[in-house]
Amino acid sequence: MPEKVATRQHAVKGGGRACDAYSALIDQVGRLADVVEAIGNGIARPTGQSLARWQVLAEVEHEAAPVGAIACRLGHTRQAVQRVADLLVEDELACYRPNPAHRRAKLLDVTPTGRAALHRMQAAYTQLALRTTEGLDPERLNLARQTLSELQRRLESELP
Amino acid sequence: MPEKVATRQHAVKGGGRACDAYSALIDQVGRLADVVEAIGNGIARPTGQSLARWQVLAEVEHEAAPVGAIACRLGHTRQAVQRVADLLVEDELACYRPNPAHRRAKLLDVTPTGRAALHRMQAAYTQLALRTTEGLDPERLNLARQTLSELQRRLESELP
DNA sequence: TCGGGCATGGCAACATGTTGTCATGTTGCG
DNA sequence: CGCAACATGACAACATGTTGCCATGCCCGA
Repeated sequence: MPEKVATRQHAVKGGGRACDAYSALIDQVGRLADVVEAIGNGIARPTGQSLARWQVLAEVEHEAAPVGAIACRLGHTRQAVQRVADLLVEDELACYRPNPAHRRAKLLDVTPTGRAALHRMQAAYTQLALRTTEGLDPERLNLARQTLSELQRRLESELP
Repeated sequence: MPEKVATRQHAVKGGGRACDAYSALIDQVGRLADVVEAIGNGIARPTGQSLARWQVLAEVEHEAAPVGAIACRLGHTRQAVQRVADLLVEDELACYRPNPAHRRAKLLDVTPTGRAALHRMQAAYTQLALRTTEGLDPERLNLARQTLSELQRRLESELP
């Protein structure tokens, strides 16, 4: 997000074009991510859910899993997922089952109610995806994805 | 973010490739945005700041502005920016100045201390941008940006 | 000039996520 | 087996952002 920050008035003197294009792209990524989040919440809201809950629920759609594993797959902390999972259980969209392998690490599982909610949201998502990609060149989308992937790789190597 | 959700097990039957490529791209956007945020916070931390504060501070680097205007430019709510601005003032990186045009809407302005912090962060950002874009084709970055921009346009038209 | 509409700021509740700490199960190795 | 690492869950504090509400300052038109 530093984009707006360092970009606008800091055209990199000696860096040349790639650097400017980079800042603009990072900027765009941030904006799109915001919109995507809003869209996701918009899809989940009619079902009384949110993007965060949807994501957690979806992770156990096909197989119950302990909270820690879900957190790992989603790239969040255990605690963040634990809180959301507890809320899902409270709303009876999911439930905890005993884990034969670990007494402490209960398995989060979807309930029929949860599955119904999930299907409603996934249907809405698919419809939106179809509308959104209408007339778009798949190759262009793939190229963009590869570009972003390369940036992610490079940036991750800069992280602690 | 619904990507992981609706994508993996929901290969859109009649939608064809664009739809799958779309889901994968949206997924990638989310992951990159997370990394960018982490990188931004990493750059700000040594200065005792954070990405949120940096962004607000940067918005008034060249001209003091009322909180509402900053919020608008950043695409956040007044309240969110107000809280951060108050923290910046508390830390003496910024200060409120009387607004000749509006007695209530004080102008947020950078202090010399704030300007120094800003410059340190911007320098780090620029260095990182140079490293990250090394050997990348600017045209490819621009193409990706345009693709994301198009998606943003389409998705925004689906918002309330 | 008065009054309504709008912008602004302050407050509170909430959602989401992180970091840190602690106690307690689990596991695996000597 | 027993103990030291490790995983897990529970709690608390904090950061960031949203929504809703209310009071007050500002502007413009009747």
